[in-house]
Amino acid sequence: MYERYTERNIQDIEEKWQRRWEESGAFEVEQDAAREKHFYCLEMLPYPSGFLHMGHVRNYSIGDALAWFKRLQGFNVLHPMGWDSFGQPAEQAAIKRGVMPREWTDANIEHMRSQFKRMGFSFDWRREIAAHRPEYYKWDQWFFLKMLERGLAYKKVSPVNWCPKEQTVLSNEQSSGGVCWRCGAAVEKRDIEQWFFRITAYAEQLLDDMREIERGWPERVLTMQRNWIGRSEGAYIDFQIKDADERVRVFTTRVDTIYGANAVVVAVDHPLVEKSPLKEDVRRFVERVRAARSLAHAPGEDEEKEGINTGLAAINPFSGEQVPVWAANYVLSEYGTGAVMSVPAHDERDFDFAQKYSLPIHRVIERISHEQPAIDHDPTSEDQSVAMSEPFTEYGIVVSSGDWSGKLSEDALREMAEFAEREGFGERAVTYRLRDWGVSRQRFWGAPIPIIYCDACGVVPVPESDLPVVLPERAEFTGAGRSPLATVAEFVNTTCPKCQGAARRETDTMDTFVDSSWYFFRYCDPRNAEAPFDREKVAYWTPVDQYIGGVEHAVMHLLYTRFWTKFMRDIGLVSFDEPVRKLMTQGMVVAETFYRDAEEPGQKLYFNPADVEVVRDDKGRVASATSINDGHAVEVGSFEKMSKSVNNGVDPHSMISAYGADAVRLFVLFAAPVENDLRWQEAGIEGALRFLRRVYSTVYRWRAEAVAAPKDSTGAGEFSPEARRLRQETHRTIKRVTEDFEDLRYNTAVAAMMELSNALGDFNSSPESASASDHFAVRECLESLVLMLAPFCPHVAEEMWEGLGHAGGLLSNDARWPSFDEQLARRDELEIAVQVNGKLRGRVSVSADAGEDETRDAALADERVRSWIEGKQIVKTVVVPGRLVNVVVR
RNA sequence: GCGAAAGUGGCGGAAUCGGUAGACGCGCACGGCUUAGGACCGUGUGCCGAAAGGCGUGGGGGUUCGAGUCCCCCCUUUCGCACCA
Repeated sequence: MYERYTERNIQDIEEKWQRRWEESGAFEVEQDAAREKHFYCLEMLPYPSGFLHMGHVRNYSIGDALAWFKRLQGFNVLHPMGWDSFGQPAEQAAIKRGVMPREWTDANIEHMRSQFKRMGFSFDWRREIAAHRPEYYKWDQWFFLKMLERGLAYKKVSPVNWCPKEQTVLSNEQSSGGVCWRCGAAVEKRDIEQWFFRITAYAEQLLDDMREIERGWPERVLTMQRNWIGRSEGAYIDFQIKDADERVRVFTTRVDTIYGANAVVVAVDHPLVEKSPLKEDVRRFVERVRAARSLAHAPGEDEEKEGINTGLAAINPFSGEQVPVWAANYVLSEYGTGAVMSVPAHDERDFDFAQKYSLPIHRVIERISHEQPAIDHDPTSEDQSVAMSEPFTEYGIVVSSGDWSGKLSEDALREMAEFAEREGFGERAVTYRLRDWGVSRQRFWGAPIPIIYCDACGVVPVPESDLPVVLPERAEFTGAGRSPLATVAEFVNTTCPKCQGAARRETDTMDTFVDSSWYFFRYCDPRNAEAPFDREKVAYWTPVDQYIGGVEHAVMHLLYTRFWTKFMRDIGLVSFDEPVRKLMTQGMVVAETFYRDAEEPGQKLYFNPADVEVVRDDKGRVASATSINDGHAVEVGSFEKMSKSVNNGVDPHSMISAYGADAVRLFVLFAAPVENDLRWQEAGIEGALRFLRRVYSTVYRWRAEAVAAPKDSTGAGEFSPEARRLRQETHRTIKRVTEDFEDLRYNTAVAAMMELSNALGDFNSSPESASASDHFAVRECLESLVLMLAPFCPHVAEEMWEGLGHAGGLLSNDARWPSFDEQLARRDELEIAVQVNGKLRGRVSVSADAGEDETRDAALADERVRSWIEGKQIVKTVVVPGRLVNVVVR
């Protein structure tokens, strides 16, 4: 054992144990039917950007701690790592610097893997996977074919963001604000044929199965998914078009308001628009709307509602009333039927629209009121279009609605829909806002879509035996045009698998979310060349017991993964509905930003925190900040996500060099609850290091006596009161820490260990003079502390464990998560708070098994308490055993 | 605008089946040890007050012997959604 935990030794200790783990294959696991206690601990796989940032450190420290905890508890723990290695940055590097995407990606992976190893994360590296390797994306392609077979993959025309200046397809992020991120040109929408996965076929299941994961997933993630799926129950209603053999179908969730409909409003793309007698005006209007739309606008700002009367009339099937048909920009063509009935009295949007075009407003729902009976307005008379200052959107009593008047909204909704169904002009319906998953990307660096186009045979899937369709090494990376693969003749030109004639390959690649939708199943059997994985292996490890990652993936990734699992279930690959039992979304690591106004107005120049000298006042607040480089004052700004810009990052590598991976890990887990954002302040890490140093030197000081101490407490002789107290603290701490671990409450777990370490520091005995029982108590405390520290700081824990005389290391059978003895953890003396009229007036000590009377007597005997109740009448006394006594006096 | 969550010392945060508010750490102050230290050790540290004591968990009300915790109203912040009929 190294004598001290100093800067130099830290590096040696960490290196030593990393080497040992690697040599012994310490974290390598296999499925083993005999080991029923198994645990799959998974963190979201990183994109190999090339450098580790503090967000990674946090994410993987959280997971690693859990993996260690479970291992120490005797679980067979699968803890793998891989790379989400397809995606745009590799292509950008190719365009900017001419380096090939594969080389760039492989180099980044190399570097990041070594950084992960330097952190000492306990991954089974033999299971490493990377999305860009053909052995992996072969199975993306295989799944694509399975989707196709099942009718779940299909092709349709769909718009993409298009920069007219650069002649290139842009992602949503690249076209935010409606302008091209590079050249600033206005982004257009272009229609091209693209592949989709029919996730909507699983909408209902994705919603219903949330019941299975309710307990293990954060409420807000479930809410976000629920909103994203956007189920709504309502009815389709057909309005007959006057003087035409045509009907227009609308979707509504409020059939009960149909007597208040003043118009049918259709989206500008609705087929009915073509039928308008006012062709020219309508055409001009539609064009204007389309032009306005092609300029994407900033999120949050609504387009003003605009519409035009098409001159068509529709007949309300309930009232027989004739209403005009309008076309308007506020009706979405992609949702429902692309047509709605407009009920301004009871819908915000229709109300705005009616106000703008002075359309009549008929109130047909009244608030349920006990004082005033609902008035039955005559829908045909003038006076019932009472002035409303705002729409009434709640449920209430139906009025002015013929036979339906007097019903409650809730009943009318159901009965009116049933009526429409019987009469043949409508039906009950459920709609979703969830859209099918567009998987085509006009990009090079992704898995090729395994499809061949043949002039004779049409769309032909690549036969399974021909997989993988291998991505070529290079293509033309001009950044312009559509799919770079289209420029690679050897790739494009092929023969048709059906007729052997000349044919062309699909040149789009798959969305990278495809890769990440099933990767954790592949970890279970990463080298399988015959199938995506062996079913038995997957059945042993999955579902994932704990998944850890950023909340930014709460919707897309996690929804796709759930969808994929249900699909795999349906083709017989797995036998469960949900892939992830428990989900934890960790907060971001954010840093204070330092900046100065740049030359261009509105622009800011950011500084790396390492280049800024900060002066703080005596309360620790920032008083001033100065650039080290030029001595000029710098502004201090808000906190930004660390991975966001290069200049606000704290380099984990320099942290590790200065403090060691253990201290960095400990601090990052201690500084805040895992789900909170973490403000990075370097000062805090000193505390973590100090704590480790203290524990280390205590272990070093006592190691000989600890090793020599009796093996069990019965042979240790009589325990002094001090030693009993220490044992009590030890067992109490084990209890607290174990419970905290189950809920990933690492911050309080660390705090508890610090308290135990402080208690040990107060133990007034020295190795030389202490008795065998003292030695036993100290060893029990130290061994427990070391074991509990292992998940956070495995290197130094191993070193101390060895120092305490254990040769096999923390992963041998000799090391087990400590258990606690309730009896020993119990305090025998309790401090009771004494209140007089609810105010704290004193504290008394009573024995833990003191009853109510004894506790009350002790409280009333307290001198200070007596001075407060003297001369007053005791009205009553409340005794909460073990906690407090409240004396109520008058 | 709608929905959700949250507001506790100078800071990160403890404590929620209602029961000693501020654990643990950072920072800060004083002292010790040191040639020196941004090392280490000790003590203190919610605010006001010399003390006794008073006040204190965003603000206001309420329930209760007792409220950070429960109820009502308001304010603020963060996140999500944003014409989904």
